[in-house]
Amino acid sequence: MTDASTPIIVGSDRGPRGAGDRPDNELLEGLNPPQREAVTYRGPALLIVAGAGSGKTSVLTRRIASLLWNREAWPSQILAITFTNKAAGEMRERVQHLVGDNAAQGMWISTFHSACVRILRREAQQFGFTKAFTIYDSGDSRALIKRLVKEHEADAFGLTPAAVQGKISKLKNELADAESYARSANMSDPAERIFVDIFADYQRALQRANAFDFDDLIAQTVYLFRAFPHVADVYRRRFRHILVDEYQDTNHAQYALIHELTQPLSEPEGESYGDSGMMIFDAPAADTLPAASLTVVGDSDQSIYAFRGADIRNITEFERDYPGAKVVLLEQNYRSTQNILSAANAVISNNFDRKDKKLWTDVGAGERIVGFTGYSQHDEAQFVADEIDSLRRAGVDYSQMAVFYRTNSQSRALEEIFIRSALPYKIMGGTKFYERAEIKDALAYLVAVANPADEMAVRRILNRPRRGIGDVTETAIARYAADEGITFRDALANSSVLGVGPKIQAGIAQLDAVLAEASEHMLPASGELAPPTAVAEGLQILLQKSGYLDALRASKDPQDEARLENLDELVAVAREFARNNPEGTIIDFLTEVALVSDADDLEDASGSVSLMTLHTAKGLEYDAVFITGVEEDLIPHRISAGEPGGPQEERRLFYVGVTRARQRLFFTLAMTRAQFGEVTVAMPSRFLQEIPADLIDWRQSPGDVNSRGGTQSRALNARRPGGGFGGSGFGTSRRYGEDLVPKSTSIERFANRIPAKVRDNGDLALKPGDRIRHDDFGEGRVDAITGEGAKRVAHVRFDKVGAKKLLVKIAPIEKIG
DNA sequence: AGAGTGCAGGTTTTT
DNA sequence: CCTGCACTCT
Repeated sequence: MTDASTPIIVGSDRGPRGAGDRPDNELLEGLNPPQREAVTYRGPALLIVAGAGSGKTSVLTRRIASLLWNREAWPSQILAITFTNKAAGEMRERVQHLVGDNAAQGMWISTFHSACVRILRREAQQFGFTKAFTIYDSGDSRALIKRLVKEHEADAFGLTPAAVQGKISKLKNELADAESYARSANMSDPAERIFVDIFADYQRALQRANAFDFDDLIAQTVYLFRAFPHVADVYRRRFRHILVDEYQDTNHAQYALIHELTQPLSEPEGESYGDSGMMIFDAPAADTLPAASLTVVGDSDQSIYAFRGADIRNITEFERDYPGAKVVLLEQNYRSTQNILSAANAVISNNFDRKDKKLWTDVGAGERIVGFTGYSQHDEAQFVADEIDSLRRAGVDYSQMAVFYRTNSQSRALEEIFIRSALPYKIMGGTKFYERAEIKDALAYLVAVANPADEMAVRRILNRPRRGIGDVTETAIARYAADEGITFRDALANSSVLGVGPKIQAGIAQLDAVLAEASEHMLPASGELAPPTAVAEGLQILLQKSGYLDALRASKDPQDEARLENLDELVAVAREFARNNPEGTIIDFLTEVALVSDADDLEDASGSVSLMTLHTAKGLEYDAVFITGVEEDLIPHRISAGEPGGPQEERRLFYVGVTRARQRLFFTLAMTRAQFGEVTVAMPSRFLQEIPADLIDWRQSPGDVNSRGGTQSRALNARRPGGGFGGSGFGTSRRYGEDLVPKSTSIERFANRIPAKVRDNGDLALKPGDRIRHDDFGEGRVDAITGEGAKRVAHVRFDKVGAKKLLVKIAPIEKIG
């Protein structure tokens, strides 16, 4: 837009532009006909079926911009839901870019969770919470559930904390509570009865702590709307245009929330809000207020969150739920080359029960997909590192490359090789900064200040740093609090009557004083605004005066230095927060911290290769993409095999990965993979067979690695710089001669045919003392045989390279003599 | 109360 | 393999 600063003047009849302007023309520039339709259609309900890379974000932002430009909506009447905070930030930026900063003021663009927190903070007092409520992350609720499972001795009935937590989460996503579940469950089963008890206790504990867990944020908002129609009406009046991205991954609770918001008013406007009667006289056109308009965007082929309750039917049955809904299909892809799209189409077409949809592009075939099979996961990682290196030399920026994997544990091998190769990389979501113990401790201090009702937080910091407070003292405090009818937090103020030793008394009194001082700093008395820096300063007061930092500094544990650094970083985060939110309170800070997700901290990834799970990759795109571990039992994951719809969801996940790539796509796998310290044999993923052979250029196909006398492992090559064997492990110089590395080979030989069988020595009989010959290591003598069946391992002392462990079943070995 | 040792168990994906 | 946990000892 040419004039980004033009504000919409509230209260003026005229728009920001003269009548002769045709802003829509600008907004529609460069869009294809269906995209235009998606921007300009007006009606109660619109479903945009947007294939991968079809420009849906662009369409969504322009649709919002067009509503604002045409004066069809005030910014405050718009509610846009995205999947991550990062996506929300980007969408806000793009809308601002289109209509100007001021014209975008007041829009709600956020995740479901953030939007619900905002609503709940405003309305909490309506149903027994305060606006200072805490948000429990999965770790917090697991800790609570663990305690309850113990109390109820539920483990005797096979109820593990993890199982209970999963079940509660699932039920909440279905909007069930303990009571409604009890009605449908088989209550003659004692395990069920105990589960119901735990569920009910858990919910009571949350209420008492003035806390919501993740699932509650949505479910309780729905409950609020249903129980208090006049509250729901406030938001129905306010949000006239609701837009939901990634609709295929919404669960039932989220669906219900949107449904509530798009209902007509429960009471004619102008009457009885808050029973004040204030609005009776100024409500023209009152009862004609129609339901809000709803726009949803999604692609059922990219639904990958069924495991956490996402219901694909929300999108497939949209037309039934919203009769008269308009449907627009976006099939033209603006991201990837045709080869990549052909592979994606080929794979996804194996899912039955889906509407046929084919992505297409007019940018041309592009490069072929590159395939590589490593001997081990390190071998695989080495290939990835080498290819990244040559892409970089060819001018591709590191930030435009990404490596995906199915499970987080796969990142380790990649990381090792990347460090050795001096490649800058960033692992998204792997680190879990906010799950570190010291960070959780620091946050618990803040929670203890912001929400003194949160007993879990106070208990957590009771003896951190060590104050000599153990179980006995903790129980004494709890009893005293119960006897006096005060909170656990307030009980700390009376340490002298607990009947504990003087040293412990002093410790409690000191904790109480620190919390009080920080409270004064961060929660100024009525009406006054805390300075923007209050949170960062309060945090420093807490960490300093509680002795937490001193304890770490005095520690001998080398890890504690890293902990100190992490706490420094947290303080820096608080400062940064103050900079971005001059009026942000401690509660705002805790909210932001509680709702950050893995995909949100992509910001500083510039200049680095991004490593992430396939799930985290959703919604992102890169010039070059590596999908690693393309093996059976990994993708599709073995656990998915037993779950209904599991393999299909895995296929969609793979599809999501493939469609992230713009120019270059790599599939890599390893023939053996070590997990739990054990080596297992991996089979190529079935998804590879679903891709037409001529799309993939196998640098080293699974057949090469398996067949006897085939290509030597790069990892093995790497071990012998200059020809000789380097001995144990990888050396620091991992150069290998170019001549040893098989570069591109003809498709005729290495077509995308996965051999039906891998190399298999069967039950090759070996016993200590036998001599064998190995394709790479030469001759040696068997020292011992361990393991069973397919995992039998031969411990061999080779004449030239020393001791090695080999998987008998697949190692390229034969018995001699 | 706290430190240290042994053991079992767990690794799918996450707001 | 590695971690987290429970139990024991000081």
